[in-house]
Amino acid sequence: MTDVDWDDELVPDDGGRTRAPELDCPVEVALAAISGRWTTLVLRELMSGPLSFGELRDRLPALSAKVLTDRLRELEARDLLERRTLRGFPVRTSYDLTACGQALRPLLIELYRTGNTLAVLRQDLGR
Amino acid sequence: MTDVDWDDELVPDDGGRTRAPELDCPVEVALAAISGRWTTLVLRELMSGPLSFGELRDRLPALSAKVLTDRLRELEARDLLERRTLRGFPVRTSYDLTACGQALRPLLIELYRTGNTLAVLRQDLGR
DNA sequence: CCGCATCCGATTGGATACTG
DNA sequence: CAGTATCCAATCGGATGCGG
Repeated sequence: MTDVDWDDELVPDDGGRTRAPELDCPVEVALAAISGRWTTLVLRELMSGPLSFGELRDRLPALSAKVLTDRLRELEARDLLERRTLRGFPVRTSYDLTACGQALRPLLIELYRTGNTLAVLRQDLGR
Repeated sequence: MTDVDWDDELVPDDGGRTRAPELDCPVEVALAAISGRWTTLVLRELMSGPLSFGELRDRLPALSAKVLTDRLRELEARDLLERRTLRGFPVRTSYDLTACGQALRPLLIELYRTGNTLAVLRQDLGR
């Protein structure tokens, strides 16, 4: 019995030859990085430079403090951003994307492009 | 008070100027298309041509019938694939990506590429 | 100002057993 | 062969209120 015929474009090397969602598959790594509601929006805001907790809240007013904290901690744990507590009173905190975090920029652009393409194609279908 | 300074690369037009996860934002449209565990794997399998329910189960043995059905129905509802029931006994069903579904190929490739990049960058950090 | 603690309803993924 | 029907534990997102 021959094995599956892999598509070289979709699965260029062994890392993607999985039959289940393995944590070390590159696709799962990327999905994990942007997973969770609001995450891509937080990333978008930080792409142009570091922001404080309050500045992020100002830019995303409907995002609760709890969920924002969750997202920031997740991104920090994945080495996508760095948290810096600046001394003074009141306390200020700076969130800054790492090189890893900046590496997500092309993916965000591709998400936008793909979403637009889907919208256009669906329009052509009459929905 | 001036408004936010949008990054033209990340947010090329009004569709992305959102302060919350709106359903019609292109990024959210694309995220919705690939959302849910196993979804990218199902898409990967279908990218090279139509498959039956059983063929999908063979290729993704750890995926339960329920979740597979869920994913297929979701993708169908989003016009990403077409379901065709072929007469005969036993019944055969064919799942085939639409033009919309095929439009996700570049995104899957970008997910893979980005995931690999993250892995390499983290390796350089010693983790 | 920057969070954390708690609670809670809703959604999710998976296991198991059954049907046209 | 191709699903459906239940059930269930775990996770998630959001609201509210408190603390350093």
